[in-house]
Amino acid sequence: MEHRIEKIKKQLHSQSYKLTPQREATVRVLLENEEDHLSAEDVYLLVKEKAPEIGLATVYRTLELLSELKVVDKINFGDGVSRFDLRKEGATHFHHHLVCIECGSVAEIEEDLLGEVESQVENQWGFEVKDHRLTFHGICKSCQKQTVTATTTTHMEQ
Amino acid sequence: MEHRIEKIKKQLHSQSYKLTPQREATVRVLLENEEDHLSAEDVYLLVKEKAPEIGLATVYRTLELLSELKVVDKINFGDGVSRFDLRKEGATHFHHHLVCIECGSVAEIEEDLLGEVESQVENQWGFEVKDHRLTFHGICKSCQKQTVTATTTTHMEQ
DNA sequence: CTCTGTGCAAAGACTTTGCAAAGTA
DNA sequence: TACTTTGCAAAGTCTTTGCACAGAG
Repeated sequence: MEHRIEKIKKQLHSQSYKLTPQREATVRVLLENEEDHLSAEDVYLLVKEKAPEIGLATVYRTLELLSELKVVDKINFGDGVSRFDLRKEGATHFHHHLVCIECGSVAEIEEDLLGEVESQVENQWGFEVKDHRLTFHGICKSCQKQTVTATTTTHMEQ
Repeated sequence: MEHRIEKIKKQLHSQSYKLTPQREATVRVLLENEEDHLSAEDVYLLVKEKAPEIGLATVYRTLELLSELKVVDKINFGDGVSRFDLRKEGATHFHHHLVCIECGSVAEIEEDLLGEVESQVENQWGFEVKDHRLTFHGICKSCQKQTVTATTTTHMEQ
């Protein structure tokens, strides 16, 4: 944890940015909620617990800065809110997501999965792949169990 | 073209919706710009040429309706605007996109590519895949040619 | 006549920007 | 001092909603 903060601090410094208390608090929230795909608002509320005087604009600015530095990835599951996801240590590619259309849960897949597909795209379409976004929509394990007996009709948008 | 309008008309009727002139104009714009990934605003401006009296709200409502009927897919390339993409005839899966980070162009891939990956997700994670979104970010063919000699530094956000 | 659909304007949600004040090297 | 960062409030952008009116069956 401290080690990852240090690393981010160095990344900031290397571009002449500072790791201010507000930025550090923001990064800590992201580290403590790595699995959660927080929206800017979510981050703001959590950061406020550590640093009550922080402004929402600062959180937005910090998240944007971290995006530029590729410390976090900005993602969008189609609900009109940007979400922010910390890059894993040493991750070479952007991880994938499984969004459950029943309960809205979001799981992550770290495995690459796309290696072959990417070379196919490069060879067949002449497109030089730099990054990707892959999201599966479907029914998660626990909702499958429930749906066997129940006749749920709850759905999520998009 | 007329045949596809007819089909959509039937789909609407089957759910007790009508294909009003405004809705038809909207569908026609989508059909005529199938490759273009139009935003709601784009669609609005184009529909206005055919039906100047239409309101922006109607376009939004129509696009949402068409999304629900799965006539169009709502996508988001991370620029804060929803874009709308007509489903291809008989398409069983959502097609993929190649977004060029130099020039912003968006190309489509109709090939499935993910069949194997999906079964892997189903088997290994117990997640029942219903749909997917796959977007590659990178450099398109024509930008690659240019960048060989030029030292372009133009970038697109996210 | 009844119910659906429309246009307009207003409201809403999310995000960005301007600016003076505060902090840092 | 010179430069970066912050908080607040205001403005911006995209989208949805409320409502009276028009239209189809």
